[in-house]
Amino acid sequence: MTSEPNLLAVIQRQLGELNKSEAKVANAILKAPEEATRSSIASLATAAGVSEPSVNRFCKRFGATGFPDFKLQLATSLASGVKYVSRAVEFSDDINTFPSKLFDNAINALLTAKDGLPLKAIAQAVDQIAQARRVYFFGLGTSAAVARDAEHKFFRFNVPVFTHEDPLMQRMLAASAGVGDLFFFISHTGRTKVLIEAAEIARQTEATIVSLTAEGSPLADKSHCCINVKVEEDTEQYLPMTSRLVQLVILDVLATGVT
Amino acid sequence: MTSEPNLLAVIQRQLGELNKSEAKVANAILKAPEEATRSSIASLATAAGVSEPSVNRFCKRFGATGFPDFKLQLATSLASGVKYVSRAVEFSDDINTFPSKLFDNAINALLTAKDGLPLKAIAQAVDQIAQARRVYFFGLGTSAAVARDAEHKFFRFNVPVFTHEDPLMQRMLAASAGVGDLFFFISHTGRTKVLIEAAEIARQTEATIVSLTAEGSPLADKSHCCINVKVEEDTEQYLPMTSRLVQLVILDVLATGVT
DNA sequence: TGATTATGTAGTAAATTTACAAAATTACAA
DNA sequence: TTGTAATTTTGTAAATTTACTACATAATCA
Repeated sequence: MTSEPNLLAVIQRQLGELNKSEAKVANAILKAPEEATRSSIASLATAAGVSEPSVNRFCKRFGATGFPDFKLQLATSLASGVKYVSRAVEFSDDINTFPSKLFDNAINALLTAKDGLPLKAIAQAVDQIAQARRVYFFGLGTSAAVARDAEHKFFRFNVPVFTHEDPLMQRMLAASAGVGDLFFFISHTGRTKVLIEAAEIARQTEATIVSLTAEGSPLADKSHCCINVKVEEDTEQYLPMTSRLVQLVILDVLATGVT
Repeated sequence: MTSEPNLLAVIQRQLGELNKSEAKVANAILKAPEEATRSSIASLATAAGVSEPSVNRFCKRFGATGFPDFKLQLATSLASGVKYVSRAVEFSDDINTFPSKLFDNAINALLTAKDGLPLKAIAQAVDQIAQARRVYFFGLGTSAAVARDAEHKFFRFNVPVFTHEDPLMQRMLAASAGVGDLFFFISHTGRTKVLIEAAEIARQTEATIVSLTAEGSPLADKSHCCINVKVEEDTEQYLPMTSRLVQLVILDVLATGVT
């Protein structure tokens, strides 16, 4: 019972994989979730433009035993007070509305990340860090700040850690690495050229390479162990806001795991 | 949001004023609230040892339109009550349990922070940053990473920003500050000595001082504008984990506000 | 004992679910 | 392509479960 992901977030995520009538139901619910918890299966069916059994099947598809059970789950999801649908901050937003929107987005990102946590990769990374003689955290831009944070954290737990934001320094250290060295690359996209190059260089040594980045990215391919972060960043311009938070919490998880 | 008190508490309180069968229903619900939300009126009636209409009347007595509506209210009040309980990581936790606990704690911290957001301080800080000629982000330890992150973010939005982790450098810059300079201090406790000293020095100039720290702390006293972060600090050792996240999101809010 | 309130019974209405059939879609072969 | 079989999707209608109402009986109190 502990790990129940937010229902609306789950529906949102699965929207593409639904068939027509199920999608209609999904949209009707996402459009007015509070109302959905109060309405009967008949009225929701009408609102969505489908038949009652379609609504029922929709509910079962999402793990509920039936419509009442689904409503219950939906109600509890809504109770946390987070608006899971309204994500984008608009120009019409003022000081009273956009801060909580940003918080909601952040909370959402953590909820979804928690849902799809790559536990085995995390366990593996914990092992490798615990065994490492030295750990280097490398990141660039926003990820550099994350790396810096990781350094502080692990240092506290008596792990011999080093961070460098300078690509040149990163390459030099990568080149002269040996057994017992662990390189931990942090990147949202996994496509930052200089970071990939550093990983390539390190790969030619005996060092271990762990990365915290996007699945299937070039950087992930170069790693012995990759912790995938699934974060949907909607707006291109505000890109690293939420993924950063997820990365930080995952590093907290790793640090806790090492102790 | 209508501030509705916890339904279970209301029932508990009114226990004495209920007549026999209603009291039976009340006890049955208080005994197993979760189960009550999932059961039908018939099964709850049996569990309480009363008839179905008695249960129905009970529901109406507590403001619900009927049994389903009552269940809904019960479910929501249960959900909101449980959400805010943060969970400490114990030694018995293994890889399957503690990661989601840490995520839950992070989410909880953001939820609580979102509720008590100091909007007017944020608005003020946004104004001051927008008007500033130069912005310096100062922090130490974990907060240094936060400062670094802020630098990246604001730099992107064409705000002239600078960060320094070195206390000496911080003091020097503080001493030579003038009109249009804004010092943004980041500290979880607000009691880091060197940071307070830097703030004191800056205070003697024409510069503006903004801080993101704990309410009523020495650092807050030195600031023109202080953004308070309310984070419940359960575990001493893991302290900066959650507050850091809140700080980051607040800085996102500020950056968004400035644009 | 009469009035009032509380509780339950039984019937009714409503809502939900199931079973099944029609429609639509997809896959595959000519 | 085009037609046909298999599969999936969707709706209709009936069955079942659930919740509610009206009324009758029991309990309580003056």
